[in-house]
Amino acid sequence: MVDVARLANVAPITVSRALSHPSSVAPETLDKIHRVIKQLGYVPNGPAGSLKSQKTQLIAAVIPSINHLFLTAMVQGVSDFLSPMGYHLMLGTSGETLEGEEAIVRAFLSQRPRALLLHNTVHTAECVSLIRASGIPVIETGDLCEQPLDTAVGFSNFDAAYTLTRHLIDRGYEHIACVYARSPHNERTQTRIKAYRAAVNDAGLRSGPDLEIATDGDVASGAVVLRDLIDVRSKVDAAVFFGGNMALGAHLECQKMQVPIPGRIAIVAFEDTEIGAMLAPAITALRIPRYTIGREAARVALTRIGGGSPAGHVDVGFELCIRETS
Amino acid sequence: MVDVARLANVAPITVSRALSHPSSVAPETLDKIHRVIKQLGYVPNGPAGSLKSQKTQLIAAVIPSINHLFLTAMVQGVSDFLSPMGYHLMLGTSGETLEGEEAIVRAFLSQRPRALLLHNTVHTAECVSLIRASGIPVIETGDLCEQPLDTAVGFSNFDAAYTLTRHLIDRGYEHIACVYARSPHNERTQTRIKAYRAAVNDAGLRSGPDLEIATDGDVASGAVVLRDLIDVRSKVDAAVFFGGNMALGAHLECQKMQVPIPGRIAIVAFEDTEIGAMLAPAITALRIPRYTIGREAARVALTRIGGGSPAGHVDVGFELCIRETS
DNA sequence: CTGAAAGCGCTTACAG
DNA sequence: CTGAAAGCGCTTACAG
Repeated sequence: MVDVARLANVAPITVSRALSHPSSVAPETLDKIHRVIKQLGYVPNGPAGSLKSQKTQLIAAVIPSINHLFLTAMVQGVSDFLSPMGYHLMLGTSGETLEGEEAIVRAFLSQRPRALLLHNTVHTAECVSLIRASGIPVIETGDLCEQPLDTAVGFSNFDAAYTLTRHLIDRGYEHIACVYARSPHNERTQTRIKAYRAAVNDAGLRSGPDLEIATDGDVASGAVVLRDLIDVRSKVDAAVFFGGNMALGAHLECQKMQVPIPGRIAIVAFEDTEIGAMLAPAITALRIPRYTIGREAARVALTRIGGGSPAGHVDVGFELCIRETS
Repeated sequence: MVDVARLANVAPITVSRALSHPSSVAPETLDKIHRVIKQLGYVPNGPAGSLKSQKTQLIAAVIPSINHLFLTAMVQGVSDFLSPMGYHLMLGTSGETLEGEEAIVRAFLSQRPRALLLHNTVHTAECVSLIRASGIPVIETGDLCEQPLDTAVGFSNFDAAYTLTRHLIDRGYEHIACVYARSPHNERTQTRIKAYRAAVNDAGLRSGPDLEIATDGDVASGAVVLRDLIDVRSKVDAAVFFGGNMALGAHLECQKMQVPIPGRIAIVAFEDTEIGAMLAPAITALRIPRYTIGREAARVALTRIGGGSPAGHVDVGFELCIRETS
């Protein structure tokens, strides 16, 4: 910047202004400075500027895993909103554990991000106090929890899972199983299971451990579970899959076993997938506006940075897409 | 840091050393400092430290889109390798255009990342000169190009596409179409198409514009293309899909139309998917070690930061998984 | 093993 | 509209 200033015959502070508040610099001066910048290939040192202003251009986001289409749709929304506003996304994963989250939050906070996005609503006490001490806004996107640290953006996992289960009940199914991806620290899954139980019990139907099946979240696991439902737990006439990929595996297994859907067993998935909608029969699922969650989370974050007050929560809702498997 | 130093009765520089080079500090001093740090909830200011040392902890990665399972598997590999080493991932998207890449690279460079990962091997001249001027290592992961800026990590798109096409030829198919996602600036797709043509021509078969079909990359597009191949270009007896999701759509459409695979038409996909492998018949596809590409790219980046010389290129290879659709 | 001084490249706050 | 001075919170380089 000193070099630019010298060549442009101005003080360094004028170069700084030309970059940050161009309207306060005379047009000819601005022009001269920009020419010199181009000529020299000058790229401002962001961290140096941040030091005095105490304002970085970083937004930190922590998600359970990057390798997951539903999460990355959300991250895309975050990124698309932030980039044009001059902010940069720092992305990390918690590995789906509270300790992992705390570790990455601690590491990220030392970079002084302007806001923190967490796809999780349960945190270690230490993590909470770190965040509180940092003073930056936090947006939680995993679930619309009762008491967000600051602002929650998303949908209600309870309402969504209740709606999905209730749909099966309304269609007259009486022995409804729920299948979920094993993940001890995933509060969102726990919430969905509670909603499933509530819906079943509210309707006077039976719930029980034999109707709640933990497995891995992949396509192959869904296939294995489906076979078990047909061969062993043969009273089950409907299954709700809390994780879209498992439902795909169950669907494919039904075709292989020539088990009619929904004649022999109905299938519904928590998350809609392009493939699930194209299979025959097409899978009934919840459409969740993941991209919107990311975009709105980023929008709320920038509003909070700009001095806006916490929104409490922003509900993007969900939509039940009734198709052919129920 | 000054507060910590005062409470611990040491000079600030000793606190700095306790954090950065603990082995050069007396154990009792270290202990005392760590107690005060905990008591005060002190979190070091990373950007401030970076200013004097000229060393941030940031690694920047630019990918075409975040919302893509094949890319995010790679990013997961990058992230998993970087985090334990104390580096942070700054992630951005180019939107699949060279101008978008240049813009995000420029913005990222102002944050002074230690290395740059680009999932692309073609750049604007301005982008190249920006990168060169920055002096940081660049790892290109899109393709094993001839002349990487620094080091390329990945596989040869040409070899992979040639192998896939050659496989159909070896099986005796004679009218082979190729289907690709329209994306004018995607050099990787162009390379794959060239390889397809080379394989077909090398075998004395016919290539031509009527056998090369541009479409969108999603499942639905694959279905539309498949119907066109059966109804209109009815001589075609095999199709190679440069994009895994399109092949899934084509497969599902065959089932709906009761078109036998590979009896009436063979299908192969460039990228393997869990679903594709489970469909009946299972889709022949290339297994590409995406996660490994990310991990190795991160490893090479840190090696280069540490003073290692450019590796030229690191070939992770690919594997043809012959299944039932060919 | 510990410390005093200087400085990284910007921006703030004040002055004109 | 422009500038001189001070300082953000660390680390380097030197000294002991």
